[in-house]
Formats: sequence, structure tokens, C-alpha cells
Amino acid sequence: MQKLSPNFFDDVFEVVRLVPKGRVTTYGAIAHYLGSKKSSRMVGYALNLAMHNTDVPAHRVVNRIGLLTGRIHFANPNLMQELLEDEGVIVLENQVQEFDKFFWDPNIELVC
DNA sequence: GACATGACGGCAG
DNA sequence: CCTGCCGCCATGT
Repeated sequence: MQKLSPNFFDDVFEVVRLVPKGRVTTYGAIAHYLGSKKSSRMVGYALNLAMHNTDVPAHRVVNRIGLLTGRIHFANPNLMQELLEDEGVIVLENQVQEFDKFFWDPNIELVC
């Protein structure tokens, strides 16, 4: 367990930063890791601010089915997919292929 | 201060 | 199996 900041958002930033290159995670996984799996919505909201703010690799966060729903918030919608593919993640039609293979769950990887 | 909205997810119908 | 609605929490108007 990391130091859970009083702010839901800060925790989101921390977790996303820990996502290894070439891996992706989901909003729900992060929300669950933070203790409120029903707050997945907040995670996406936080990431929107995150990419505007710090060095958070927001492109590594997709929804539960591996769909790059957040790409529309990037300056260039293709940027998110390109970044992922550049890291070795296979993306097709805005969706991560073999999602189960690239999925990085903080609840499992950051087990402490 | 209250209402509406938003990069989602789970459950009910 | 597919579609729709509710929940969650913070931010903007």
C-alpha cells in the first residue's frame, strides 16, 4: 500500500505513474486500489487533470474492456494509440488487443 | 449554496 | 445477450 493521500486525485496520479512501460491498467482497478471501486468515474476525471498537470502517463489507462476512451481528450486522438504501440502494446480500432495480457492491476502488482 | 456534468463500472430489467 | 439507470466524488457555473 502506498501512502494514501487525502486527495483521491493524488492517489490516482501516484498509481498511474507506477504503471510499467508496455502495460495498461483500468479506471476500475485504480478506483478499487484506492478503496472505492465504484469511484472509477472519479479516476477518469482525475486523469483528465493529470495529463494537463504532471508527468502522468494517462495513455496507459483505459476502460475495463481495453477501449481507449480517453484518447479524445488528447491534443491528437491518435497520440494515445501511438504512445501505447510505441511501448509495445497492440492497439487496434482504439482497443487494446490481448488486453488481459497487457493488463496491469495495482491490486496485484502493488500488493503490500 | 445548489445543480449539472464527467476518460467508468456494476447491477437490474 | 443487450440496453439503461444508478452510484461515486470533485469541479465548474
